[in-house]
Amino acid sequence: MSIKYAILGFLSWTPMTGYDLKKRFEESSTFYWSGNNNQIYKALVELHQAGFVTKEVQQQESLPARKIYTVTALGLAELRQWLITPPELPQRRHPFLVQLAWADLLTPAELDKQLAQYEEEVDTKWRMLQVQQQRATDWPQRTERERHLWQMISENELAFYRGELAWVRELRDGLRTEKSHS
Amino acid sequence: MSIKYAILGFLSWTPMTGYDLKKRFEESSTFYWSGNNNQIYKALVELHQAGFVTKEVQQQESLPARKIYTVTALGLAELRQWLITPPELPQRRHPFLVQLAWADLLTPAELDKQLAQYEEEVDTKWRMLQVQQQRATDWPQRTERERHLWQMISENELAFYRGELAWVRELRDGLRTEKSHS
DNA sequence: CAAATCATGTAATGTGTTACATGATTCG
DNA sequence: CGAATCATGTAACACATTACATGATTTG
Repeated sequence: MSIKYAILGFLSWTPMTGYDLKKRFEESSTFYWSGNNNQIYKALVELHQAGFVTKEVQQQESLPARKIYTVTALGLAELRQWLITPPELPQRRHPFLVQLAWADLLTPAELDKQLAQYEEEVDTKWRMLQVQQQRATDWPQRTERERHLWQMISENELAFYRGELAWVRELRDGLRTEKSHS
Repeated sequence: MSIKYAILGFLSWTPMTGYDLKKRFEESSTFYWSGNNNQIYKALVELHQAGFVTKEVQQQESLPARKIYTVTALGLAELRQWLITPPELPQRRHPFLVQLAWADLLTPAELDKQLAQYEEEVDTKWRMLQVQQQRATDWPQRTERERHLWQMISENELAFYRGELAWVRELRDGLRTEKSHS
């Protein structure tokens, strides 16, 4: 999917500038784009050309003009249309599994060092997510159902990292046991 | 990471052609690249220029010449070097979660249809993986430890889809219950 | 007889990241 | 007084996918 629908989604809450959107993308890992200017500002231009958003320019002295984008009826229709397109399976890009695939070239100590570091990083990420999602709770959820959906989105992410943590621990245990057997 | 290390990894098992590699990438979801020519053939040229592989050309009548690539000592060293670089966290690109984020714009029926379809797709994918991984077992694992690692890589992937399945079922249940309460 | 397999490669396009550029104002 | 915030944008590059192109041989 392209970033455009995520932008339309945010604008369906309230009008925003590119800069506002950038911050939203940065704080959230659900909206997995890195929050880089290039994509956001380009997408906004295209959404505007397509008539999915309107633009209001606010001049400021000594700062670039703020450009406030508002979603149009057409844009909302486009968003709704996308919402009922068939769900995509998540992309799994898991470079660490690729490393593991050839990790038999490593000594047991080197391998366990990698695993320990992965465990550490997953754990850190999991803790960070919990904090971030506390904060994200005060985003303007409109209905009880929306609040519930957002909570389940959080839960999906947390569960993923919990799963990785359990998996890597099991793997380390397994390797220790095997070694002692041989 | 780039596809180059995955290629070096495969070549560390046995010399192969681009076409062989293409099939490997296609059958496996761990090696998440789509198995498209463009990347593989380009990467092979670069690996060759860098001295990480050697190339043996076998002429065939009425078919393009087979180019058999073999990893060099330098290439193996490069691979080993990469294996001990710090593990990356997996990228999570989960467009369905983005759809859900704005799914309050849908009717309950539309939303449940999307969820049902996602459940279906995850389930199908999970079953397919199980079959594929039966087949992949006869790849040339060299040691007991390597066999164990590959099994845990499989387990990581299966566990992921099991997790998604449990999650989406819980979400559907939750939405049903909420509706009946209001 | 149509489709898959073998085997190479190119072209076009889409998606995504990092770094660069400007420059005033506010906060620690 | 250095760093962060506000606010726009461009340039260069990396990574990925789909489709195009060729053309003989084997399989169902």
